[in-house]
Amino acid sequence: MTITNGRRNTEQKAAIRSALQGSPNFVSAQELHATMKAHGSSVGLATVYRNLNEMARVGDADVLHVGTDGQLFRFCGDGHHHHLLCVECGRTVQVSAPQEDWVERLAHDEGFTVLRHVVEIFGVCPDCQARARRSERAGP
Amino acid sequence: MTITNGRRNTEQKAAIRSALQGSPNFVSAQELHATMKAHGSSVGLATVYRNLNEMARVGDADVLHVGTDGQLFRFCGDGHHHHLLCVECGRTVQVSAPQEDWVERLAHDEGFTVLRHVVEIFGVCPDCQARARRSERAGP
DNA sequence: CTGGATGCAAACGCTTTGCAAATAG
DNA sequence: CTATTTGCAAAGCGTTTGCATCCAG
Repeated sequence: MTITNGRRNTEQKAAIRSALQGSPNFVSAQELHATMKAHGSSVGLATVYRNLNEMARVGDADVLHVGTDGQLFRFCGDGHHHHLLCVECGRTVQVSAPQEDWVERLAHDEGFTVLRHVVEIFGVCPDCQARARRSERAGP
Repeated sequence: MTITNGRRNTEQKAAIRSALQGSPNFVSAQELHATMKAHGSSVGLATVYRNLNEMARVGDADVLHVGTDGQLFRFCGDGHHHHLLCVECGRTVQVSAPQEDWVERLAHDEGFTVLRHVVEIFGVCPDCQARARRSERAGP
């Protein structure tokens, strides 16, 4: 495996990092690539993947796997939080993570050293609930 | 999309369900298919996928996305719990989920209706920690 | 009987990789 | 100058799907 180990600073590396930072929500590698392209950058898709993977590896990015759309990346700021994800429209809402000592405690009981944890909460957002009720009234 | 809607009871459907129930940990569709094959069953891989997806859809199976290995399925019993996953050896440990009112509370604050939630805790298990220390002493 | 379910293989979409050219340090 | 990184295109891999056949109800 040829690993992108991030020792050299290239402009595409900076562009990718910057583009990811500019994305408030999770984005797929392809979306990010498309966005960058639309903004004039000519980075290759493979390079986007390589750098995103490297960022995820060193902890500069969070990765979320959901559905069959492949993995979604998000720049990993210092603030730790989780996401609500609407299964209808795909909208995500960031929520602050309350006391999560139980994660450490639970893992410690098993002798595990926690590297990271992901909480995915799947549900239906207010808008989609309303839409569901509306079409329900109209007729299934 | 042709949906397997589970209206008819076939023996492969039963076999798949049974095989999944027999797996204590999360298994990939391919692993399950291989296992079944090894035990004499001749179910097709596509059928395994179709049924696993259907079970996930109706809530009879949990799905976990991790790494690039595709999705992992587990029979969804009544007891709700989460998993510790060792990033070194892939071993998973079930842990009971303590008070998770915060999930509901958090979602409710945003108007979300919670369908399900997944907690993935990634870490290093005791064995791998020991192994790491050993090879560290031997020389990096 | 009849429509849902299966098996096979081909199609798909996301991701990775081999290799030559470009380039940071 | 040399090792890393990039771009391109092709390969890889898990998953889905079209279609003819099969079978549960």
